[in-house]
Amino acid sequence: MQAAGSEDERLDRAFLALADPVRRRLVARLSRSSATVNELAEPFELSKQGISKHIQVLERAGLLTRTRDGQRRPCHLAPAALEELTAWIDGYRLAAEACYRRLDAVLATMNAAEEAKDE
Amino acid sequence: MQAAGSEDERLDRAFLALADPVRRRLVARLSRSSATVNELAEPFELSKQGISKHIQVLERAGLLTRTRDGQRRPCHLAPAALEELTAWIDGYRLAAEACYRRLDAVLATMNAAEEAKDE
DNA sequence: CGCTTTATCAACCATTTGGTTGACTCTCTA
DNA sequence: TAGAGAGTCAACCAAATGGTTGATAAAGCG
Repeated sequence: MQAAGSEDERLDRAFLALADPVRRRLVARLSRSSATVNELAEPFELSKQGISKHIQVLERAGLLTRTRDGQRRPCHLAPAALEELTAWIDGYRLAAEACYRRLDAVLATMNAAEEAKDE
Repeated sequence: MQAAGSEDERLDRAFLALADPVRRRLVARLSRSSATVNELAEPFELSKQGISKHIQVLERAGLLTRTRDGQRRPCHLAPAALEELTAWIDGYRLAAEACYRRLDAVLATMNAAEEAKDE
């Protein structure tokens, strides 16, 4: 299952969700195991409502899913959504690195030509 | 060279910088080659000042660097900063996937025990 | 049925973001 | 030196974030 909206909107929400140290700590915690809101809120000095809001941000971004277990609503990290982000970043990172390698090759060629001329 | 501040602050700025479709388009454009502010602004309907602000956000996040070339101030993508982001995400994504695999193994064991009991 | 636990909703407030316009700096060039 | 081009700074505004508190729902327990 995937968060709603266009790719742009999904990436907006996902990157925005990660642009906060509290939410990143929540992701880190959930990468070890699923957890409830109260369990997630415990290490923080924020109110439970505040944590609940952060969790909703992560959920709207598709970075976590929630199930029902009696009174509890455990949160589970969604690795596929994280993978979509790394795929986006890596596409452009690799393109840029390739671009710089081409530039280096051109500069090397020019230097070689320059030295040849000096001889 | 790396953006200033703690790791948290750097990740805040970097993820926030990517949480905007305009800035992601700038990153995509710069992954093909370096470019000036005017070149970057051309495909957008925003004012040049608006684009300049977006570029400053990316620069403060360490995602691009700028050089001086006469009147121009070309922008260059910084692949190392992008790599830091994918490394952060992948660390937790892989942990979560490993966690789910362990859970699957436990559930499989329980199912096997259950079926053995039913016989 | 009442009480506790878990969690969300609603209203509110301070701060930040994203956009504009206008004035300004800096650099090259005629 | 005067002017044009590239880009930034400053002030302003509308909208969204991040946090709070108080009231509310929904599920389990005595």
